[in-house]
Amino acid sequence: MLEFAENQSTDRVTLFVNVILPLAISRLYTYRVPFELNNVVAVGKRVVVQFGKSKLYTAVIDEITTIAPEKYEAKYLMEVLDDRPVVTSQQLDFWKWLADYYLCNTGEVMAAALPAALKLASETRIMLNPDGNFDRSLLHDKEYLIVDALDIQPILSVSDIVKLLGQKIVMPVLKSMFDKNIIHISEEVSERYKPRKRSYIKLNPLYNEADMRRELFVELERRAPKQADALLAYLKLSRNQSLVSKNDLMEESGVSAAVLKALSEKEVFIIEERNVSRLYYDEFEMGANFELSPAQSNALDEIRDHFIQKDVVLLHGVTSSGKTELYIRLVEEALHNGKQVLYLLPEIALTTHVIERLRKYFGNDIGVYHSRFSDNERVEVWQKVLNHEYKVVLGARSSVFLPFDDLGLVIVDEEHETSYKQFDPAPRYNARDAAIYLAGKYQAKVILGSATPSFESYFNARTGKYGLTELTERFGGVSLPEIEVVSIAEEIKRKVIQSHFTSVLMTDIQTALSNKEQVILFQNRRGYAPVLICRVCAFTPKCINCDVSLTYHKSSSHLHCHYCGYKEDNINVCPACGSTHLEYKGFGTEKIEDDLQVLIPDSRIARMDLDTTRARNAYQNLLNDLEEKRIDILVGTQMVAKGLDFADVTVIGIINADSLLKYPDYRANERSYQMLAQVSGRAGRRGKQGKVVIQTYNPQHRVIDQVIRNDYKDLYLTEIDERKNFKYPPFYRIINLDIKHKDADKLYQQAEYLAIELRKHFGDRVIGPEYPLVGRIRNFYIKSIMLKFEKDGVSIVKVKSVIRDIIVQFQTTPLSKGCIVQPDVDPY
DNA sequence: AGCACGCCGACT
DNA sequence: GTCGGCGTGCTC
Repeated sequence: MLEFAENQSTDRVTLFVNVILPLAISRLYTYRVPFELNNVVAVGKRVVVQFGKSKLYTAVIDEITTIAPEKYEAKYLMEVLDDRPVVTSQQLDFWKWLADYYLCNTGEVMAAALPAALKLASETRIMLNPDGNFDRSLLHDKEYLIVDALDIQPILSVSDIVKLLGQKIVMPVLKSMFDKNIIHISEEVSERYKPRKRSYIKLNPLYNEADMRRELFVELERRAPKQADALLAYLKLSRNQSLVSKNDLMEESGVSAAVLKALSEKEVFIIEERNVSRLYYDEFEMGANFELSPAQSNALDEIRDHFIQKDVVLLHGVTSSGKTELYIRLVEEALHNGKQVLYLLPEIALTTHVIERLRKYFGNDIGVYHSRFSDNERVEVWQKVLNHEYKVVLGARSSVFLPFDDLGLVIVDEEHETSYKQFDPAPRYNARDAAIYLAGKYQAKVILGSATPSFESYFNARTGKYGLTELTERFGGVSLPEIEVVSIAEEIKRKVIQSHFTSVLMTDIQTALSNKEQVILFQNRRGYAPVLICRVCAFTPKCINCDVSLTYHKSSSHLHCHYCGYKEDNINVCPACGSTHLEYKGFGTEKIEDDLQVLIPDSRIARMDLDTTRARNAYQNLLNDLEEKRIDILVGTQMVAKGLDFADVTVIGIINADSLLKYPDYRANERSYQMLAQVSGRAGRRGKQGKVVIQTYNPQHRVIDQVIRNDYKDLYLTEIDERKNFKYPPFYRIINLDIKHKDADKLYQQAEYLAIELRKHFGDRVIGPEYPLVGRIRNFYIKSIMLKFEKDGVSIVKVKSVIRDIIVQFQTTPLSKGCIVQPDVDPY
């Protein structure tokens, strides 16, 4: 190895690497490569570097140069962590594109892209100095506290000290203690990824010969009967499996580990440790066959045709039209051509149900990647994609970051789902759009599938940028559910409504129950009542943080803020006037559940909302109960609109559709349509005819009308038409500046100032800051300024650099104090 | 992201 | 006076 290195011409050259650090910093940093690592460094490998005073970080090599930096002395990199790159150069390009497109730093993309176990950062550890001779009686209070704590727990972190002292700034104290030789301060990095090890037993090949084996057995039986048992058990197990694990053998034979150890010492057994995957699934059947319906076959042909000309096809298929079967066929084709496939699903849709279904066809070729996986599991998926062990990855939005190198097909199912967009930490990316870009890099084809496509995708399809394929009938000849709209006002007038349930809905529920079928009721609000009001003085309890009324939750007997999570005890007496006449206004899922139980006492009713699914496994338990028919009626919020697919749910009741018809933003109609269509789509899946009852005060509403007619095109066209004269843009790119501040007045000034600056460059493209209205999340008020860019030759690169400049310039003004500006990009 | 440095109000 | 909060700037 050493000789090899000496032969390399690079041996005596001084190399430098430019690395990406997983931090919100715009620049790359240059480190010097120690000579002995000259042949080890490579683009895409991870290195450990010291950055700043003491911290160690994992960085990724972006570039190797021989040019020494002029203005400073580069530090040496400390360690190269990988034998071969874990990040491909294609990925590095992708990271840079993403950072540019979504106005953030490459480091932030890296932080989002790498599984946590691949990006270790050092932790500062504080220990007592064993050689330190100090007089404890001379210590300050704080120093004494720290020394005391270290006596009990020898290693503490900085955050431990922060908690211990109850103050935010602890470094000066620690530093002075370090100077006085009382404590040690060190930086520790530990590899967080640990392969899972398992011990396997092998028989010494000597005993493969029958005579030898017989001799051994006789010998053992006489002197060590337990060992003979173990040998017998081994022989039995090895007949069916090539590798016998220690655990299996112990279980089969009933002997202890000590017996196996003795056999290993006698060199009868050879025990070896192997890394095993946490991801192995052995129950699957490959290539189960299914027939496509004529409609599906036509659609498949159409998609193939589109792919000749176009890279992206929007598959618009009504619920239960059998989109998944088409995906499976397309995946098979891609695999046949030796390509990799990325199959994106929204997080909530990644249920074991879906995963099992696909694993049935693709067996262990398929990898699954989502946030419920542990760190170690994610690293294993990452490595298996790198090694081409996985040809198909089924995953949530973050799987666009996996190290593909020969992608042939990308499927984005439920393309309209807003959960593809990451909101809070940068990069604020949309996985659907990122995936389309990624596919472009590999000349891969993209399928966007949805029953209710987003307007931007539908726009792209109708204007010819994407191919458009439609599936208008349900699979298996089942017709779409019958939708009945019931006027609540009318029922009130006729006095036939009971509580929140119209006579129509009640009849349908009763029919379903008598047929042993199930019902889902949709109410888009959790809790019991959203407003509590004093009838004497009109006092309403409000959140101390958010200034919104608190929702009464009967089950917990608390008043909750649905914005920030603040809660307080329920009140029986008005704190303002002392009156006991308190009225509950409005209603939520809890009240629907309660009232219905009174009306239909012998039905089994369950509730599915944030409150009932918070506990671990609660969501899955509810699904199981529904599947196994321990629930007759499920009352739920938006949560029931997605992913529920049960054959016996034949009736869907929308308690009050009006709450879905008035979203406060400019995509209101699109969202209303999506919610109504999705909820309705739960009725009569898997073969049974379903019925949907929509209760509303607005039976003539345009969106309801189009849900009934299942006519997306109409809604879309009227929407487009209206937006021509609308101050908010239709489907061009929007850059959004979210401006946050704790003080609403200051926020207003800041937003105004920024808008004026932006208008100097972009004129009337700048919208706001009047839209949206000031929102408030976790103590911060938020305002947005939008910039719309139509396809009129504006260089978005230039636009972004101007925006960056304006933000930087703004931050030098005194006005910017306490203000957080977050740029975001939306793809319309 | 940390961490240091420097400024400023509130306390022993 | 100085301690601790907070804003600002730098890290190869």
